[in-house]
Amino acid sequence: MTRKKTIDPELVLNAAESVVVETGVQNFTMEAVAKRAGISKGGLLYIFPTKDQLILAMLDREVSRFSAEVSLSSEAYSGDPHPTLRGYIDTARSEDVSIADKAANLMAALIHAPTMLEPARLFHIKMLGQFDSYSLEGRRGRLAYLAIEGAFFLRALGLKTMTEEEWLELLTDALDMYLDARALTPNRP
Amino acid sequence: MTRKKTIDPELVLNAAESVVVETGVQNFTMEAVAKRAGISKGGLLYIFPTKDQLILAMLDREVSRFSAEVSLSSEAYSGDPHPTLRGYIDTARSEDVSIADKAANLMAALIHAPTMLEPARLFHIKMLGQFDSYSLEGRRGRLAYLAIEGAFFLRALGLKTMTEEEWLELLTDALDMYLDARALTPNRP
DNA sequence: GTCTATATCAAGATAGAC
DNA sequence: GTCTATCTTGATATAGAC
Repeated sequence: MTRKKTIDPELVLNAAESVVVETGVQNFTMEAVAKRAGISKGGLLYIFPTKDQLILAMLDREVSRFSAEVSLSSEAYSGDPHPTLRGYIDTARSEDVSIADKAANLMAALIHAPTMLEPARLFHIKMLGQFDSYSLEGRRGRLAYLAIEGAFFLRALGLKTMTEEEWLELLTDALDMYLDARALTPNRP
Repeated sequence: MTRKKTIDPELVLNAAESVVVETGVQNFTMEAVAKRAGISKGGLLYIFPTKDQLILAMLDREVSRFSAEVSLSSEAYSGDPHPTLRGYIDTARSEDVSIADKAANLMAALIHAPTMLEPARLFHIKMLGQFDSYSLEGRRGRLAYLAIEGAFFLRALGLKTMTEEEWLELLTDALDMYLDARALTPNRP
């Protein structure tokens, strides 16, 4: 095992995430990230030439990871009118703890250009695109999705402390509401 | 009508809000606020000694205003198990345009100390406190509230563009879902 | 009470050594 | 490719005049 000579961007992203999560957005500086990653500020700026690019990479990695999990979980629900919603709920159920991490990334990104939120924007557009307004199941599915997002944001922004039990109860409620509506929806032609 | 000699804090808050909403959080500086308010930087710092205190005042005013409207609207629903939810939905319906304003305040506050979100935190605790988990109406009421919050955040953060029609449709859906559940809930003893 | 002018500070970015 | 040292900028906050 030879001594490492090149900086691994993944490790830098991990360090950046730690800094945000553990010390807050205020202390999320390039210097702090470099220190945490055990590299110099110059070395960090060689990998990510600007702070914006670092934030974008953080956000992108997080969204990709979550998105992939949702896709994977959705496969089990090909019979459902909204497999992605089902996969999303299952993924949210298994994510629990890492919610704070993602939230921190999001907040860090918010401070800078809004265009940086593009990855997250695309995800939500895809999610909301699956619901139509012309069936009860579509409308209630959308409500279920938005309720989970609402709880996520309230929790992420520190506006509502929520125990693990409360979080799971909410996910169950959302799923139940959707399933109730689905049961009432007649089969399509 | 005499020439004004003292600075009106309300006008300063208006100016601060304009700056955030129109030019974005990045350009939300004390200097920009002072310029917009037509006063000097020194004068501004006499009224609000730190930027944090200015942000807190902005947020506080916004939450108070919204909260008061909710209370007022709620009075019409004393027969409902969740009058505050009903008032909240009505208020959200009439707010529409000013959503961006409040969101901007929120985001500006987020950048700084999380303790600053206290006014908003209290509001959400009060709202969520009215729902119990032991009745369908309580659980669905909570979902309705969270769905509206979710849509609000997605919209506020620029993660989902939403037309006025879509917004109203969502509010209608949330209300309908709650009312459906209420209709199914047997009268309490 | 409000203004002008200035001090202070920290962060992102750069240049050049190794 | 990575480091050290430095530059530039822009923002908050202060000091003292009016």
